[in-house]
Amino acid sequence: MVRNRQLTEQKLVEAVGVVLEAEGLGGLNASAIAARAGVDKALIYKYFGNLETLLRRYGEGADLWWTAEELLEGVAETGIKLNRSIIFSLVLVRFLKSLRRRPAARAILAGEVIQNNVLVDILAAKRERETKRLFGALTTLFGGPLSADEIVGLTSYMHAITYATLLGRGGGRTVFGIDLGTGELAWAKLEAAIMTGAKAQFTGWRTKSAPA
Amino acid sequence: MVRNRQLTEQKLVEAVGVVLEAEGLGGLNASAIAARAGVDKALIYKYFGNLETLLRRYGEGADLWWTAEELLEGVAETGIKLNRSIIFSLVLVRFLKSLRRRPAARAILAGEVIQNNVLVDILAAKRERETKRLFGALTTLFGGPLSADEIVGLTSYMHAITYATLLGRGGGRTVFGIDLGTGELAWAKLEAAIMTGAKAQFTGWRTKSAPA
DNA sequence: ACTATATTTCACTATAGGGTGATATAATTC
DNA sequence: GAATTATATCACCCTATAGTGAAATATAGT
Repeated sequence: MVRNRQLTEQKLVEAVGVVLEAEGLGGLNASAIAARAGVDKALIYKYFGNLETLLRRYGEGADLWWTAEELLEGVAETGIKLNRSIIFSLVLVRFLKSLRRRPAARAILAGEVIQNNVLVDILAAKRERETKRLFGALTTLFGGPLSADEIVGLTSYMHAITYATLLGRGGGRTVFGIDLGTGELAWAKLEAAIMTGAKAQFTGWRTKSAPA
Repeated sequence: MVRNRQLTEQKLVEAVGVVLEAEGLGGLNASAIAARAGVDKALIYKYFGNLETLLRRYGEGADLWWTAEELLEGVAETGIKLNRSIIFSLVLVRFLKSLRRRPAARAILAGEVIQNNVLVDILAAKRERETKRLFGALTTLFGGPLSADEIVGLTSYMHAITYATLLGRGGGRTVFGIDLGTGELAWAKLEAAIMTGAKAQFTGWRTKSAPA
């Protein structure tokens, strides 16, 4: 067998992501990671000291969470005069898509409510930072701060979407009356359902803050 | 020591609730339950066959979830003509309170997103049944079915509240910018925040469905 | 080719958890 | 009060997982 420490370390770090997505945070143990990487688990302790350090290395390098730019891409540049309602809805749909695209994030979020872990901490930090940046960017975009209603509403919908996504992860459980275990169509339905609700809410606000 | 099988079984069943609330679904193991009950863990297998049966016995007896009547208590009897917006807000606040009052429910909900378990199944069944009954009762109350917007909105807020409650369970994490680990005041703030958001949303709907 | 070193594997320890069979002891029956 | 039975404990098996030290082996330098 070829011997190359750097490559082996990399294989281990990558295996963390694979196991995490396949087995969830609960199944993320030294043996599983080493097996996936095709090396002996002793190497985890030789090269990283302990399991936690390996997880941290993975967590810091991986694309675990959205960025404010990702959710707002192209919004400022558009010539069309966008109203708040449309932007909020757009952000929420992109938020949902960003979770769909990141199985590792879903696995960690699921673990967050039940166990603490380096990855949970890392993701929480990224999330807090980007949420602040998102709200900052929206403030700039609107030329003034969001109202309390808007902040609570946006946060609520983000939580609802997150929770729905996590419940759907296991499969079998219905969310908004939709069984998310059954594939593409189900996700499209969930997206539509959330858009419907979000639009209704944001339209209500717009009506309040700028009654036609 | 006094010997009484019935009493011992009861002590074990009660210990399930105590351990669940103290340690969470993850810490709910035979040794911990037996220790809490003050008996040998072998008795779990002698009297219940296996751990799962003991958990089921607890889950079926315990007050794990709200009922439709609990969330709607007194609403139909009121002489005041209540509008949909007020009733929805009331239901959501009672929903939050019902979760606060049931630490065991929170512990199981937290476990739901990461592991399967008899208690998870039992709670899911109770939840599905009562949610249907709640929507049925609201339909009767309003003299007609809820709109799609209303169903999605109500469900969204319930999910948001649930998720917020679960994140608050661990402590340290902030929810809606509020640290729920710090006691009574924090919960009151969360309640107020949710009311604010919910009212804004439901007012929006009312405006749409019955524009003044 | 020989040696030194870095890389890797193997066999092991220790702890925790679900579960079981033999044994001890309290309560009941005669 | 002795024998029987129900109740409870103890010591154990088995599996999984974090972690370790000694031995094996590929690679690099000479």
